[in-house]
Amino acid sequence: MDNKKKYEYDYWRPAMTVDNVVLNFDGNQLRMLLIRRGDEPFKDQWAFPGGFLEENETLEEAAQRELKEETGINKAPFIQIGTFSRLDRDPRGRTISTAFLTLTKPSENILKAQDDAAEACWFPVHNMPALAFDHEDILRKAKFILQVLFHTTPVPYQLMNNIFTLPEMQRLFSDVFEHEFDRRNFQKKFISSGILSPVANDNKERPNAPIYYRFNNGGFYTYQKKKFNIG
Amino acid sequence: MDNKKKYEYDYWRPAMTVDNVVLNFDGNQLRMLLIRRGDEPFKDQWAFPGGFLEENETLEEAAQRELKEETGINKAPFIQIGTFSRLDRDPRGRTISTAFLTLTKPSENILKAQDDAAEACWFPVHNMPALAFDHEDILRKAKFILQVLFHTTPVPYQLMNNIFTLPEMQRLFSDVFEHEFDRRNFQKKFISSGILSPVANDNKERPNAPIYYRFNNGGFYTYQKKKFNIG
DNA sequence: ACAAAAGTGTTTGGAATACACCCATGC
DNA sequence: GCATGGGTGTATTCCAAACACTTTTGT
Repeated sequence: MDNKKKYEYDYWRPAMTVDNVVLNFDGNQLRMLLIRRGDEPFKDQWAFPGGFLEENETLEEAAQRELKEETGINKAPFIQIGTFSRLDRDPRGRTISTAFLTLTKPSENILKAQDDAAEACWFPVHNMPALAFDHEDILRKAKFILQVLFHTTPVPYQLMNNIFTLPEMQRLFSDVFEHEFDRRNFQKKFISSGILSPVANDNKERPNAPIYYRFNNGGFYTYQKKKFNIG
Repeated sequence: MDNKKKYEYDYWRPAMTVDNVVLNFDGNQLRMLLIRRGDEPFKDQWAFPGGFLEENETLEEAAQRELKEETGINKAPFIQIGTFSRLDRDPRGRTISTAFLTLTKPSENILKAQDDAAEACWFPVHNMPALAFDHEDILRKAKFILQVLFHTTPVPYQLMNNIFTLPEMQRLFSDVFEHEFDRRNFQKKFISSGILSPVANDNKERPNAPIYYRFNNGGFYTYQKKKFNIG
């Protein structure tokens, strides 16, 4: 971190950065975390939080560190989205960035008070502002991967609290697949699948109160095994 | 490429490399291309072909260039597998590698005569030798992504000739999913899906001769649209 | 009163699964 | 003649899709 120190190599090397696509579902809308850039390039534009890789860390560790530094959220990234290397993606020079997807639960949406100039904000996935760098590319790929993950992994349950209602879950799926599902079929499908277990209704029974469910890990894997056979 | 020239940066940078997982299906087995390393580290061990990123190219372009240089195969990579950054993955120092998946057709399996010391060879995916570096990690992730691609994209048809038989296609699926499918159900599924069109039997009709099909792009997309609804 | 949100059940069609036999070829 | 590989059909089961009404709460 010494500004005077120079690093010298026999061959050209690119600068390596990481970016975080952080998801949060507030029970109503799926949202992504953006920060408003305080410096050039792209000053005042919105971007995914990220920064430069350091010498003693993997890309995954760098992503987690940068996220914590910039937003106070301390959560390991879930999966790689991809690595972006367009020659002109950063006007400062040749940088290559690996983007990660991080999933947070509603209870984890607390943003630390902005200590650096950067302003952080959640944006609904279907109402995103213009993004800096090639972050539109990252966004596109993130959305696609999210759909694949929703098909094949228990990712949805890492975006909701441990206890959730089916209408809530359906709103999450609608946001991810950009499609409105039939409420009755949606509920039937997931209840019959064995993926969800109803939670004993705490106390007062209001007739039409939403029923809470929790994710059933064992049920999920037997369900996936059945489903993941032929292509 | 001047050995004397030094590159100097204000901050530390990693060396960036690319690796290619090249697939070929010979009608019977799915195979991957490996080269035997001629130099340390991991001298004489098998590895995926790859090399260092250069200044004026994207990762995708570097992957294609390296593949051509090392094997004579000139084919653009199809998709990224991931970026691998373990601190100890290369004993020479800190390198980060992005791996790509490349699909070739049976007719494209000609390896150029080895002009560098490297020896290149196709290995059946289920009979791979020990690999150099962290290439076992790359292999694992490549196999997983291939399964996802087989579920959602026309990748299988980029691994077969334009005209193919259903038993051939079934062997390909068996290799990818490591599962034996029922021949009758497999055929029924794909014939009824509209993805495949039978090819007019050229001339002589032998009673039990295999029937040739070709991939039907339009049929594929209407099929996917139906299938890709709920999770 | 009315709109909004959540609960519930039935029917129908299509796809996945399971399963057996015939024909031709090569050894 | 036997093993191998390829073609074909039927019955069942399960899941997906379509579809309407009631209750409660809040305005």
